[in-house]
Amino acid sequence: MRLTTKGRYAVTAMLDLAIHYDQGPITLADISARQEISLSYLEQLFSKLRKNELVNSARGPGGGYRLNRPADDVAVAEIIAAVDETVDATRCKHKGNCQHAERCLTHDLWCDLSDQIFDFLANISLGSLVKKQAVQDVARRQDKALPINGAEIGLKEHSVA
Amino acid sequence: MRLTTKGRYAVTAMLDLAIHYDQGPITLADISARQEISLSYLEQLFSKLRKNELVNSARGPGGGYRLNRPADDVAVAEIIAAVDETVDATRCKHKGNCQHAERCLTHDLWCDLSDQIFDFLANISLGSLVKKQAVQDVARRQDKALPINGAEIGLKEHSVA
DNA sequence: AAAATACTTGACTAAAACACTTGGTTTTCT
DNA sequence: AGAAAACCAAGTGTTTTAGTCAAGTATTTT
Repeated sequence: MRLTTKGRYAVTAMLDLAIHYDQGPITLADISARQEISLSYLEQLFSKLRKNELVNSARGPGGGYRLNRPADDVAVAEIIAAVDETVDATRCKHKGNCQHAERCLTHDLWCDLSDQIFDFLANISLGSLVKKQAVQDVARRQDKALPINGAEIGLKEHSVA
Repeated sequence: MRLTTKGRYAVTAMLDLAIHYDQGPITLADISARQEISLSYLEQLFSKLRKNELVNSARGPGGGYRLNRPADDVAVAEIIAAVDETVDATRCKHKGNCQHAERCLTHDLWCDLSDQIFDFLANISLGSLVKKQAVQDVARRQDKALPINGAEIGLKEHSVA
């Protein structure tokens, strides 16, 4: 089983997108600054997220990324799967050929555990996370620390009128 | 989060011990043959298992390892912890200092997941695994493939009378 | 006492995975 | 035109994994 910063970063970035959904396309530079994830690493992750149709993108100035679906319809398990992390605790990928052609002594145990973990993450949506008070608190703290883009976006919106 | 062959091997070896409990001390050579785990790697693992008082050992010919407690009282979670694997999915080890001194956006999510995994593994004992039909089937297959030591132990027990 | 067997310890290592970095290209807005 | 952003492909240093190897210590049998 493997659940490392790659999967965590992907979920964090997607949550950042969900939280700032009303601000239009969000640039990776913004996410990088708020969540402290290397920009080029984010690019790699978002390439996969886009291929899995979890986000859509707009190029050029004013561009960025947006959720492709309502936050309530995006499960954490999907995000982790999209960046190629598996939540599988078996060595045989559920195939049951862990010892020669047969299953090893603990095959079923790891299968059960994997299923348990997957179910947990499949039943948590980005939307449900956004609604949590603790998440809102952290988001507010992060926005306070980096109010650069709120101002810029405000300017841009006024310039239309 | 990290759950690799180290933890899996440790649990598998302990389960082997539980299954062959009635045969007296089990040598690592036997476990190595049955479970196909390198002998010196097993030595490393059992060193830790012994320090955590999950097994006890007997030296000299006829020696080996035994469970230190009834199989029903040994949780899988303990075994994994004993070989230094953590089931913790957070980057901050539950401390909440994932972003500077504060918690990151997804801190609570990983905490909840970690707790879920831990609970699952803490509530599964070696004893409950031994009782499973699938485990018994695999064990019988393994014993059939390597009947060497059953014979030796039989001889030794007769020589006492 | 000697030999056989079993456990202990610590150093070492090849390969893989991780977490990026570098250096671009392309598209779009102003 | 120029800047801002997404997009893409390789490369890279570090850490972890999953062991191996070598030498030694302890115990029991004969």
